[in-house]
Amino acid sequence: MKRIVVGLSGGVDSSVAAYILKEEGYEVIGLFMKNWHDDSVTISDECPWLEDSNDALLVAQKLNIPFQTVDMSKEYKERIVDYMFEEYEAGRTPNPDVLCNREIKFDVFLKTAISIGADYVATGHYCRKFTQEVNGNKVYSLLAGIDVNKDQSYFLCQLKQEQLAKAVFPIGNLTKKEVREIAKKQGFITAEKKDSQGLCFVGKVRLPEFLQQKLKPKSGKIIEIDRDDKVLQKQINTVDDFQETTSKHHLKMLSNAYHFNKDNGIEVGQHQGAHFFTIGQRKGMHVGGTPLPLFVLATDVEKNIIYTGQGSDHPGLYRSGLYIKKEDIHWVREDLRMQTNEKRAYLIRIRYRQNLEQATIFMEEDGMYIIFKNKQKGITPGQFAAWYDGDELIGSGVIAP
RNA sequence: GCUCCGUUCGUCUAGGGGUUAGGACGCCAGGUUUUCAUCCUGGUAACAGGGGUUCGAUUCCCCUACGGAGUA
Repeated sequence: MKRIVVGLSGGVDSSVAAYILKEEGYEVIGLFMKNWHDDSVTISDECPWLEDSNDALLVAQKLNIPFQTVDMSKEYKERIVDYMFEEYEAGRTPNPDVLCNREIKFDVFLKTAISIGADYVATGHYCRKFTQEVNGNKVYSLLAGIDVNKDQSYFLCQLKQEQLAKAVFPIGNLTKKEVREIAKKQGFITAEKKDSQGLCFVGKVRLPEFLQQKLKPKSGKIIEIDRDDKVLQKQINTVDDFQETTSKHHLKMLSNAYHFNKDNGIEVGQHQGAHFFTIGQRKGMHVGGTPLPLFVLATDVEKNIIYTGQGSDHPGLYRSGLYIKKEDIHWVREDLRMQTNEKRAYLIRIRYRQNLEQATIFMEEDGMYIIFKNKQKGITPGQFAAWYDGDELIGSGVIAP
């Protein structure tokens, strides 16, 4: 009998995942990860992990499976929280939950599971795994969950083959509705529990306050950029003749971020630290009186300036492409890795729950250039771009500044 | 320092003797969302101050305080 460790989070999804594995005849062990202690930074008043671990315990009892709590807060702090601080400090916008899967759930946690004799680890992610043989080698595919609305494959976009090999996603073939129905039928305490939000393991936080543990506030200028600013004009002109040529120069022009300086616009207010803001953000600037809302177009943490534009359709919010440095490219499907000078069409998403967009990836010596069929809104350095072939996640990478 | 115009939610403004003083942006609160954001719904909040006229003034008139053009 195969032994499988399930990460019980105290939510419905992992509860049902454990139940399904039990039904399928695995020897199931439930492990609850406690990775965060400090509720002073979270918004909810309750003590979330205590209730969660209790719910997880109750579910384990109901299923009659062994249950244990493991504390990985040290690793979580070192690999996730510190990464967050570093990224924000550098002016990028990290995705800690993507890292959490790569570094915690499918690394520290996976190793712990293996050390207690597990053959696999299972989680309550809405995604599927598919195994096939290519040239005599096993190749694992990461597929989107059946429930397109809940698909969480994006969060696993940094997994390696070895990690995927040990992973099981029991609820990937179910919809959220079905999962809740199963939980209800089984009488799990988690059946009606609200979906968790915010940082995995930490919960909802007010980012600026959270970051101020480490990053000091300092006031700087908020600059408003006009819709027809010359910096934006440049790219528009480039796009027009893109059809004729795909030279390296054009790829760069299309995928570079806009670089404003303070003379491009006028000062409309003050902020308390450019690194607390992200591209596309609307709230938190305290600048009123404009006919249309102000959105962040770019931040400059060196000069501590944030550039904004009026209206959700401001051209500064849109770009045709993005660039990923060579060392930041990750292939889930290593066997599909692109060669230099190769170009390939994929579907790409640049944030969780965003539409998959048609794009062409141009592989160059220094990295990859992703050029979208339609301009994309809010392309943000530090976030992960993930490319899909149909519903299979093929690879991902960190968007470069 | 004589003459004319202006002062409305935090901001930009609509209105004009009886209005729940309207909107936008901001802010706040919910909702959606295992990142950050976005998005949706709702809420908060104002007639510069003092006198008149009037049944009634935020509106009309007269002063006081802060903002724009002319004569010695």
